[in-house]
Amino acid sequence: MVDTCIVMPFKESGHSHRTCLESALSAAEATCNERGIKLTRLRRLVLELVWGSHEPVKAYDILDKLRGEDFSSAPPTVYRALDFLQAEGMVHKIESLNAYVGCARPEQRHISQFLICHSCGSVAELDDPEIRKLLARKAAKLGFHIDHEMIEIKGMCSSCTEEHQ
Amino acid sequence: MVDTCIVMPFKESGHSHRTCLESALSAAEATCNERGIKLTRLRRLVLELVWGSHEPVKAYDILDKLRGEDFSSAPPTVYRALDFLQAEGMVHKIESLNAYVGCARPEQRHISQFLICHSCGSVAELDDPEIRKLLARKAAKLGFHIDHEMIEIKGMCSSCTEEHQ
DNA sequence: TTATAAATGTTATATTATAACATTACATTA
DNA sequence: TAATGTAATGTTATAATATAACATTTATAA
Repeated sequence: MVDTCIVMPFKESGHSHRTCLESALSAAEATCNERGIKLTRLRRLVLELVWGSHEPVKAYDILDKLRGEDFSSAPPTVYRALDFLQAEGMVHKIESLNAYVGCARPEQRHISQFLICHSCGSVAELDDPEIRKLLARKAAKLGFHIDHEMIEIKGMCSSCTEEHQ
Repeated sequence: MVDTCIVMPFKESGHSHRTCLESALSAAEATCNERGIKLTRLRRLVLELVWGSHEPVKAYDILDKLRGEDFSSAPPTVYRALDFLQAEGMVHKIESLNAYVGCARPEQRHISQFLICHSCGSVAELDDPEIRKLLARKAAKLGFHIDHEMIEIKGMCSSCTEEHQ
């Protein structure tokens, strides 16, 4: 059995989101230090807001939450921070939702497969080598050279399935 | 070797787009007849405009092209037609581009995997059972029940790869 | 300390999409 | 065929998402 790598599982019942958030922030700090780039106060704040939940967060919702803080709440403020965070692997964009989720493992570049529960809205992230290899093989057969993969799978997570019988 | 189903290949060199378009339109007609729904003049026109090329087409570009015709060129006109065509499997939306491509096989519901060449902009569509099964297996292992899959793979197609050495 | 680059602010606008209600076309059947 | 209901389209307004372009501030390096 090949290792299915679960980068971020669906939120479990005993989940301490405070711990989860703190560990994401320290992973981001560490990664920035290692790369010689800066997690400025704005970027850190945006990252915290993205990590507010395990559900994808919209750019303009982040913007609204910036209003309380002493930052400009004009769109470029948040889009620039999101661009930085995306480029450094600290958040991922869910294209089918125009929304953003935090990534627990920015230090290690990876390919993501997202599972999105349209009942509770939460998202799990996989980095499954079997999926990656199969897609690479299929693409290669057509002479196609892959740069970037977007895999977003919508459905119902196990706990929502149980609730709805 | 399992059958990789290529719903739409990358445009080949001898490609007759006229034939390609005509066959797409008759497939759409046939499918509508079978389903007892109507391919109105507007819907047919939008479908033709989407099939103008093998590159994804933007809603507002379609709208511009409607200006010459005797239809309203307000956004709802094109979005409604696109919604209908999507619901009936005659076009697919490429989420990562906010753009639409025609589907050659509307009569048969399927799951798509898109390969998108960011050099020439053209798109190929697969419906690969191995990919489908692998994702289903991976999801099932997490107790996740799949409703819809979005798979969009960006890279360089074989002919562009050759051109760029 | 000054020059430079990086980050953020600001203003304006582009792009993508939908809501809500009005009108027209089409199909059914009394 | 007139009346009725439904589907399709028109119309107006606006929401939601994102970027361009230039100004200012902050951090860094020389």
